[in-house]
Amino acid sequence: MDPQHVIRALGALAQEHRLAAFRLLVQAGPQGLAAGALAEALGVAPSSLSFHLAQLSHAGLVSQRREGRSILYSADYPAMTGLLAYLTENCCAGQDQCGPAAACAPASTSEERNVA
Amino acid sequence: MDPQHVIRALGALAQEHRLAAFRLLVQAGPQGLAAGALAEALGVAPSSLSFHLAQLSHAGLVSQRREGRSILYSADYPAMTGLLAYLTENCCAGQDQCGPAAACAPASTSEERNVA
DNA sequence: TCAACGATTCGATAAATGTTGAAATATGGA
DNA sequence: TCCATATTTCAACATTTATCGAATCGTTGA
Repeated sequence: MDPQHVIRALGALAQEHRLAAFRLLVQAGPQGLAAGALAEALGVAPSSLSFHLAQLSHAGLVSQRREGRSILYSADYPAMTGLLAYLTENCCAGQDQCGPAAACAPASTSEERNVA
Repeated sequence: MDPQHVIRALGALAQEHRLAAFRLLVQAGPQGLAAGALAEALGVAPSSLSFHLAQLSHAGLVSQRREGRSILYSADYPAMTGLLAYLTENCCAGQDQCGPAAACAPASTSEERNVA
């Protein structure tokens, strides 16, 4: 994982609404949530949230798919795991006593996902 | 760990020079590195680095102590561990299959440190 | 085809962030 | 005391980021 990518991911999470949105998506699982549902849950204008979701998407932390009129966003668990791994990579000066960051997999329907 | 604190920490790490500085400090261990040594290693103007170190310090990610003319900065491992814990807290919708983030302790002179 | 709905894109604007050089503060040694 | 070293603070500036409302783009169903 290259540093620029890590910085984008950290920057994407370092904002009140985006961190909250990401947490909701992580909890929502692979099915995800519609942009509108997120906007309402967070109390943010749709156009504002769209901007934030684009940031998260650009950082590779969320993915989107259309379903009817809605666009469903879902957390990208492998990306999250990769970010944690990078942060702990230097931990203990390379000696992996800390162990790698725990893999982050969705609780349900985990059978359809490969966390490489 | 409250969300505002988490955001400060993430924001502190979401910058090229600060992320690099923090990594160097994590690798340097509890003894830390002088501000000047960091500035030279990163190729950043001293006043610029001072600004960045203040951000990291305000986020609670590093601590400082004076030694002679130098000010030595060192990574705050418990803070790092707390940050990772927060990020994984929501993982798997609360079911801790992911396990908590691995504790991050310095490799050497670990006898003088309490990672609660 | 048309109207309603869900979401994004586009401008404009306000706020926060990063950089630099000069000046100020603190320490150590002659 | 005086000077050199190490670092921070300050002010100015350019850049990036966040917000909102209006306009636009897809999709659905009558």
